[in-house]
Amino acid sequence: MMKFSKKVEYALIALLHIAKKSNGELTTARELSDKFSISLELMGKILQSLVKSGLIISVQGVKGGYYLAQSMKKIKIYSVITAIEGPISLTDCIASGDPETCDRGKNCLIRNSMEGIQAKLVKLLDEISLKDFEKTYSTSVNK
Amino acid sequence: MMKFSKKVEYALIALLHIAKKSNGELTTARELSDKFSISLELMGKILQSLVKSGLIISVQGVKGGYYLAQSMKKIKIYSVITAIEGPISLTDCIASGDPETCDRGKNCLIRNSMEGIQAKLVKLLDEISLKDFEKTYSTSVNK
DNA sequence: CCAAAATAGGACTGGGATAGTCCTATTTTA
DNA sequence: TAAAATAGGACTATCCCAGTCCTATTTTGG
Ligand code: SF4
Ligand code: SF4
Repeated sequence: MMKFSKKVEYALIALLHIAKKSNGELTTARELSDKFSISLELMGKILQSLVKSGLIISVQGVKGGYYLAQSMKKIKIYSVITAIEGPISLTDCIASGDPETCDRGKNCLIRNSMEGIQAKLVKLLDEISLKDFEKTYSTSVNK
Repeated sequence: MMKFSKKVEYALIALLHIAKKSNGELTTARELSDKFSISLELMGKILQSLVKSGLIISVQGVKGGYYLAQSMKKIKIYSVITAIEGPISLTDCIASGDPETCDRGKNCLIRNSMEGIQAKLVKLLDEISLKDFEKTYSTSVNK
């Protein structure tokens, strides 16, 4: 449990790279694919998900590419995760919304607590932005 | 990403049930298996993991069973997770300890940040005890 | 107009992890 | 000594992740 999927990692890396560009400059999927050794197809899929969720904007055609749709401060990890994987849910019953789908049903001793934990987790992830990633990175580079 | 495994859920349910017993009273794997519709073998495996990690103590033989090795306050979710699944690691590089095992290697823009997030996550999980689970449960029952 | 470069996206696959099963051994009690 | 319990190795089915393959569409520039 509790692992970031590769797709989410790649999405974050891509977003940070895109964010480094100067105003108006586009980033292509191929550029990201080459620079970070991620297959072009996979990178493409990830970028498409980010477009659908409104985190980046795509420009089609030969001179096309992607650029950030929001400021780095506004893009939170939580948004990136949901963009790639849909809403997170710590348990099956939270995912389905129906406790009866589980064998434990009403006997479950942990369901309510799990919802509370999930809320805390979401809060944690919704307080960390791309900007924070950038800060951490440069801090580590400077030491 | 970010889902509790079934085993961890079952472990938490088992621990809470065990904790309800009065002093000295044992809980058997079969009892847990029956009450919560979890196969006996699986329940057994989970309990054995909890024993190995020192969260519960087992008594063998016909009158055997399990009881808590620590107070509810002292048993944190984080310990339960590591008991069942080993140390958590948000990324492969944290798991292996060696960034070079990953294709991104030193180019990775997020590794340092990921370590920071993992630390926050662990802190979150290490601040929630069985006692907190109990509170949440009774609160929800009383509404 | 058309070739090339880019995004968009459906369909499929291999491998690894999860959840669970099966079976046997050992300990302890009555 | 049978029965009830924990201990644990070996195996399996299923699902999901990561990645691949292939095709379509959009746009630019010669
Ligand atoms: S009801 Fe309990 S055991 Fe079932 S999915 Fe929800 S939290 Fe897990
Ligand atoms: S180096 Fe970066 S991409 Fe590779 S596993 Fe670590 S965080 Fe993920």
